[in-house]
Amino acid sequence: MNNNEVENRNDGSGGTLYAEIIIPLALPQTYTWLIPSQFQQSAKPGIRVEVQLRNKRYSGIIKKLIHQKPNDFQPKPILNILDDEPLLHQQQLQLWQWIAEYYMCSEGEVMQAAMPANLKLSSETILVWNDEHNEDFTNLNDKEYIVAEALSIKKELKLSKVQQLLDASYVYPVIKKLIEKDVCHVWEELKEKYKEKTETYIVLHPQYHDEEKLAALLNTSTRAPKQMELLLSYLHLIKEDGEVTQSSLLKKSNAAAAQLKGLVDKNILLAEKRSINRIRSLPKDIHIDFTLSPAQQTALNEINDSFKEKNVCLLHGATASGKTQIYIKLIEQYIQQGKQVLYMLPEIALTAQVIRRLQKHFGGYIAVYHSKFNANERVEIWNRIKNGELKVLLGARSALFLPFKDLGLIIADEEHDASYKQQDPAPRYHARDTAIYYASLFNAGGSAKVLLGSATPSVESYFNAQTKKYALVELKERYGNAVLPSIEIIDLTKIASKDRVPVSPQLKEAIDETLAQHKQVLLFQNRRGYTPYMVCNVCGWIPQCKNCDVTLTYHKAKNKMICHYCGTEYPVLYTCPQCGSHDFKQKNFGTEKLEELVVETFPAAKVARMDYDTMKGKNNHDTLIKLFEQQKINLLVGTQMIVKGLDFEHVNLVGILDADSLLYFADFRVNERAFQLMEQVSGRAGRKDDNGKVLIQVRNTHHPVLKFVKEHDYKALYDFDIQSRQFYHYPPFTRLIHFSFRHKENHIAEEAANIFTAGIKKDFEPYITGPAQPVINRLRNKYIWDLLLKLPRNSELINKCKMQAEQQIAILKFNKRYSSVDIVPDVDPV
DNA sequence: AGCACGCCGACT
DNA sequence: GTCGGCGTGCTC
Repeated sequence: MNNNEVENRNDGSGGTLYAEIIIPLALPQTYTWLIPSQFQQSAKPGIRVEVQLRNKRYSGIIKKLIHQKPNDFQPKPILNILDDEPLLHQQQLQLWQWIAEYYMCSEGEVMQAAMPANLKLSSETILVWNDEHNEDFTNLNDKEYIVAEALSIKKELKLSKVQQLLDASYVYPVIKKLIEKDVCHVWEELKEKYKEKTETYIVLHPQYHDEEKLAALLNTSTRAPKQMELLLSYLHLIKEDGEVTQSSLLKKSNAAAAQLKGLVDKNILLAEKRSINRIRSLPKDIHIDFTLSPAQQTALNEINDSFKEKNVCLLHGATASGKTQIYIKLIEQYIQQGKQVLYMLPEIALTAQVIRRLQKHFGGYIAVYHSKFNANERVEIWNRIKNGELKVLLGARSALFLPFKDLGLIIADEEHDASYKQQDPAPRYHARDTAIYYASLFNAGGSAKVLLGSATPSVESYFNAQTKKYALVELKERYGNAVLPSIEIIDLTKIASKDRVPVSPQLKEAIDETLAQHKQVLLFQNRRGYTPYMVCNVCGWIPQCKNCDVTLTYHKAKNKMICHYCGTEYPVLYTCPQCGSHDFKQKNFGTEKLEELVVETFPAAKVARMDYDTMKGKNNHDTLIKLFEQQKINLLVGTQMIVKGLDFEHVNLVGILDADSLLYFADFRVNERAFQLMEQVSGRAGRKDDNGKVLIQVRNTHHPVLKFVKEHDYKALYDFDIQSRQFYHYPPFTRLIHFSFRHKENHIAEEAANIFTAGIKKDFEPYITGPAQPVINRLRNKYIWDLLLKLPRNSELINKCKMQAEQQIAILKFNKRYSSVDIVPDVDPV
């Protein structure tokens, strides 16, 4: 059937229907397909359809139906409808559109991030042997022959198999020739990837539900005693459990599969395949086995009161003030109203410990969604959130995309955490800010509510609370008898040069003392690897990455120098390529060297390290935390990974090895970041009855942030920082949009950035900073030029700016000279 | 993201 | 001369 026939037939039946369809690819726009009449009944927004795009087939999502024929092209018909009902509710489609517009990306990119992999399908090319072809391969060349021979045996070959046979990724010319020579044809197969999990259940044939017949059966058959034994254990099991799976029956009766097969063959027992849930369901009970302290109860009441007037509330609670217990009480309320709750945490804080704790309280009401789940499990969670069966979802930022049906509350715990912002790839969304928009789409009861929680709120959120845009609830006292740790500053400049080692004498003494009391120690160093860089002691030459403008870090365990930006590994140099000297000096130290040093200095301690390099394995993180909890480790060295939301009961000492490295970043958020990091690390100390201690090693002892950390005074940090934010026109007083121009030729990237800037200068000149080369001006062989816009908080102006930016990008893409420049917009960058 | 087309260097 | 590398353009 060609397009004209489809159209003619549709014309007779009440107008032609088209649909705007989102494809899970980073395409710049959505495309329109025609809905043939046989599909018109079932085509609805949110339904997946099979469409052809060039040579491939994809599962796209209908964004909206259109009754008007596009005037500049002839849409192609969709090939199939893949779902009986929409895969998402209208709120999710609205959310996708908002993210695409706000964060300047395409809806395809949002879809890519939003949907579980097994709901996004793309076709696989399959070569099908042509039966009419006689096996005369004389007119084929070598490559064609290899494929044809394999095909004549297998009859079908996947594209990947062909690539494997020919040991090449580009195989289309060969396939084209084979088609021309009638050896085969190709077929694009779009396969559903999600598979239901089934389990075989054993049931008694209905005729034996009659007791007499069953008794007769048990009495007669003596010829197969083993089978009778098995039947008896089945009857016993079914009485106890209500239902019996094949595997449990065989296991409990100690019978062989053959005996069961005998009974099934005789039609006494029946084997039934049933689909089951992969996510094991605990009973749907709520167990709240604690009561809130008076301070917590007051906070909870204040939160509830604030939600009567405002949709967003910031809960500022000291570390270990028991925020989680407040969340749990709040979640309980929403479950009882029949509403759904999304509880977001930074990915790294989603440990087995936290999950177990929530499951203890909410059993089968709660599900978890994060990167460790496999593709099929994610689809099941998706569906059970969509139909409202699951009430509480604990997840990282991507959980925001789940198709909640009736969302009542979103909790964004550790709201200050930078990992709520997705960096790469697009959509570069901030999950905290997006959550606030998402909540507003559930307007059945006004709006869903958002609770932001942190011991060290982001300056932006605290500002919104100060200006009454959000409600603010403060929880000052630590839970139980816990006291905030005392903080001591160690002045590194006052240490004799012979003692200038990573662990100062004062810190060493404190560690010895703590270990002697059988308490635990955390040492924090924000650099991984062994030595951050090496220098030739003669000429000063420093090893650098070939692809990036970055010095290489030496990793001792691997005995390699590694670029921390692109990951390239280099052999260790013993000879300076510039002057031929063999004398290299290692500068600075990372966690790897610190660990080595600590093992030497404290031979009795059980030491472990937690950083990107040691946490690569799937369960390494959880395992290490467990070991630490059980005190099988008493000295833990790590990067900021050790900071995230863990209850370390027996930690009495925290050492921050090099605070200067935190205080001197060229970023307007340095103060905030340094405070958050130090305060959060400190929060690990002395969570229970003991009084914890934090030692901060630093050269610049007069940095104001240190004073705030010392006094645990968030408010002072905020007051200090908010002034400079205002003075230098940074958020929360402005909105930032960052554009990055990347190209392998430096001057091409520069020119593109300049043309773009000139294009928006007329209306936005006062807000433009740059374009300029960043400190690291080349990554992965591409030169970078950056442009920063600091726009007034005026949504009309911001939208106008985004529009003009899109226009300038289009102009650059249209110009051949600049069409290959990567232009990366980042709205609200962190 | 694919995938086709077209332009250029290095091989029989 | 041709094979095959990759840069460029397009997808309803």
